[in-house]
Amino acid sequence: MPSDETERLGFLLHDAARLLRRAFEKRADQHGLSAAHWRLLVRVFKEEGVAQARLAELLEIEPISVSRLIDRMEEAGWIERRADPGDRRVRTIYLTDRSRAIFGDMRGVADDVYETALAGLDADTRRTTINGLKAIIQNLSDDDQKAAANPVQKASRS
Amino acid sequence: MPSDETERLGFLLHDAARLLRRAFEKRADQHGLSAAHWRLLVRVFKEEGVAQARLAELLEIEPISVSRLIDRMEEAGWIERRADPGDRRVRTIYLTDRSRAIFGDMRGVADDVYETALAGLDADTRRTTINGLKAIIQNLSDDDQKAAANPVQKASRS
DNA sequence: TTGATAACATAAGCGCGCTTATTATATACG
DNA sequence: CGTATATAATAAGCGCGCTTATGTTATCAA
Repeated sequence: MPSDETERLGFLLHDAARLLRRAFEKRADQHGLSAAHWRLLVRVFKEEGVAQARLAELLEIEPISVSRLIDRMEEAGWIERRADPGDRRVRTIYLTDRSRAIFGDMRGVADDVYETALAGLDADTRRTTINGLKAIIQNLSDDDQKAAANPVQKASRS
Repeated sequence: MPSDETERLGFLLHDAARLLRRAFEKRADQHGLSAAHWRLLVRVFKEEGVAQARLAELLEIEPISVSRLIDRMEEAGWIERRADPGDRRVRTIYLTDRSRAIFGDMRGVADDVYETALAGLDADTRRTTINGLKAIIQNLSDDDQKAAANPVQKASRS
């Protein structure tokens, strides 16, 4: 039980995430790439031609937020939208030469920032911290699903 | 070295922070209180009559962001601005009866969310994860200062 | 085949952070 | 004293998330 309110989990997670984003963007600024851009780019890199709706699932953000983000990224020349030949509702997303060219650099920037963040921690502490974060994500995702699955009462068999 | 880009520190921290905020706000919605409101309220609770500029320092956000946040919180009746008798530039911040009344409840909500997030982790893992977060914050704050202290070259003596 | 429902993308407008710029007041120096 | 500089708060406008609402296209059932 922490004596200081501001040293509790919520404050720590919020601050750590904010500082890491800030450190990343300071170094990525030379390329004009934001953290949100990078998160999306990583997904498209792994699965080029992915549909926007699928990106929304992967990034766990709302489809409208993906739409807006892609507007800006397309304008900046990071990605391009293409029609899906099999479904006229769908827009598929592809990298541009520009984003392909900087991908390696950006991964290096990310590595550098992570190393700065974890400086002075031994391998064991790093692993435990990473696993702790994964557990938190798992727990809260479960919590989310549970809440969504219980509008009032669960109806499993009809 | 993680094989999956999306299991690296930046993604994990971002996701964990976002999910925790979401879980908090889902439970705090009954009171109409956001996570940002709560963070500010905690500071004012510990130091009532604090000036906006000081709050910006404590929260590590920009004074203009504090100003806007306080606009909304004052409108919602969570806090009130008062003039500083000794300095007419300064606005000091006070809790309202309303926020005093729900403070205990909200602390309970926060406890509940933290417990959900850390479910299944033993005390040792929790401690290590918390300390890992503190170290990350420390490292990145140092990084920040170092960068700020080196505009081009340090001039220490005139 | 038609008519209802579902799924994809986007529009409008808001919260909460930001950068940059402005106004009012204090303070320090000549 | 008066002028320059620093500090407190705020304004304007943007990024990136959200909720709620709309139009278009697919799909499923009658």
